[in-house]
Amino acid sequence: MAPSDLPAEPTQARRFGKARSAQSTALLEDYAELIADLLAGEGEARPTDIARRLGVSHATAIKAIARLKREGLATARPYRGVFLTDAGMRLAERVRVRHRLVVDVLVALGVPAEAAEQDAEGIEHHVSDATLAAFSRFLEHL
Amino acid sequence: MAPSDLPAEPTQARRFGKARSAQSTALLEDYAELIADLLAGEGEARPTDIARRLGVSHATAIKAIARLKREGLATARPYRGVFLTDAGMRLAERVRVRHRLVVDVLVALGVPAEAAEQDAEGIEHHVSDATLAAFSRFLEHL
DNA sequence: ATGAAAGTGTAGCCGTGGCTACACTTGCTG
DNA sequence: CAGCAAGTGTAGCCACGGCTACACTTTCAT
Repeated sequence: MAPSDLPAEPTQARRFGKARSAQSTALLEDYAELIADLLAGEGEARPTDIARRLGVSHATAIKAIARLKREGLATARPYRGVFLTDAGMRLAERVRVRHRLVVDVLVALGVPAEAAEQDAEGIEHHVSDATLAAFSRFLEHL
Repeated sequence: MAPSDLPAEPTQARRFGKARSAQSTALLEDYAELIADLLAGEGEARPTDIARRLGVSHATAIKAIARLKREGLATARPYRGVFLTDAGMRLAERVRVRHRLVVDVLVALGVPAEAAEQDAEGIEHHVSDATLAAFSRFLEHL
C-alpha cells in the first residue's frame, strides 16, 4: 500500500475496532497470567501480592479480580486467595506461551533484553494467531 | 529468564505501569495520524470523517479532538474542521514512520498482509525507540 | 487470649472513551 | 431566499480502571 493510500473506510474502522477490543481483554490476560505464576511459584495468589506486582493499589486489584470472576476466569472466597478456573488456566497458559514467543522474536531481531520484556508487555495483547504462527515459523528457521 | 522465574517486583510493576501509560497516548497517536492523512489526502479533516474512519460516533471523535486541543496537538474552530499544530504534525509523522516499520517487519517475518496491518494497529503504540532501531537494522540487513 | 499488624473488602471519587439524544449551524438546492 | 439535509456541538449516560479512606478479618506474638 503506497504511503498516502488510505484503506477503505470500513476496513480501517474494523481494524481500529479490533485494536480497541483487544485492549479490553489485555487487563484480564495480565491478571490471569500473573495469578497463574503466583499459584505456581508461591502456592497462593493474594490480592496484595497481585497489586504489588502490577504496581496498582490493592483496591484496584480487587476490582479487577471481581471482573475475572464475572467473566468466569477466576474464583475467590473472601480472605482466602484467588484461584483460576479451567478457562482461566487455559487463558493464562496461552498468554504465557504468547509472551515468551513475542520476547524471543524481539530478541532474535536484535532488541535488547530489557526493552524486549518491556515492549512485549504491551505488544503481546495485539498479536493475532496468524502473526503468532509466523513468529513460530521464524524462530524455527533461525 | 527461566519460565517460572518471576521478575523482581519493582521491575515488573514498572513494566506494567509503562504499558498502561503507553495506552493513554495511543488514542492521541491514532487521531493525529488519521488527521494528517485526511489533511494530506482530502485537504481537510472533518469530525464526521474522522469518526467514520475510526468506527466511532461523531460525538466520541469530537471529545477526542477536544483532548488533542488540550494537549496542544490540534486546533479547531467550530464548524471549520480540524488542523494539527507543529507538535501534532511531528507526532503524526513519527507515528506514520513507526507504523510502516512495524508492518514491514511483520511482513518480513511472514505475517500475511492483512493480519500485519491489523496487528500493527495495536502493536505500534508499544514499540520503544530501542525496538524501533532494531527493526530498522533488521530490515536493512535483509 | 488478646491486641496490633497485615491483609481484605467496600464506598466513593475521578478521568477516559464509548454511546444516544437533542439542539444548533452551514450550505446547498430548488 | 427559504428550507432542508448534512454536519457539528453539547449534555448526560455507562463501564472501566485508577485512586484514597475507612471498616472489617485473620494471624501471629506476646
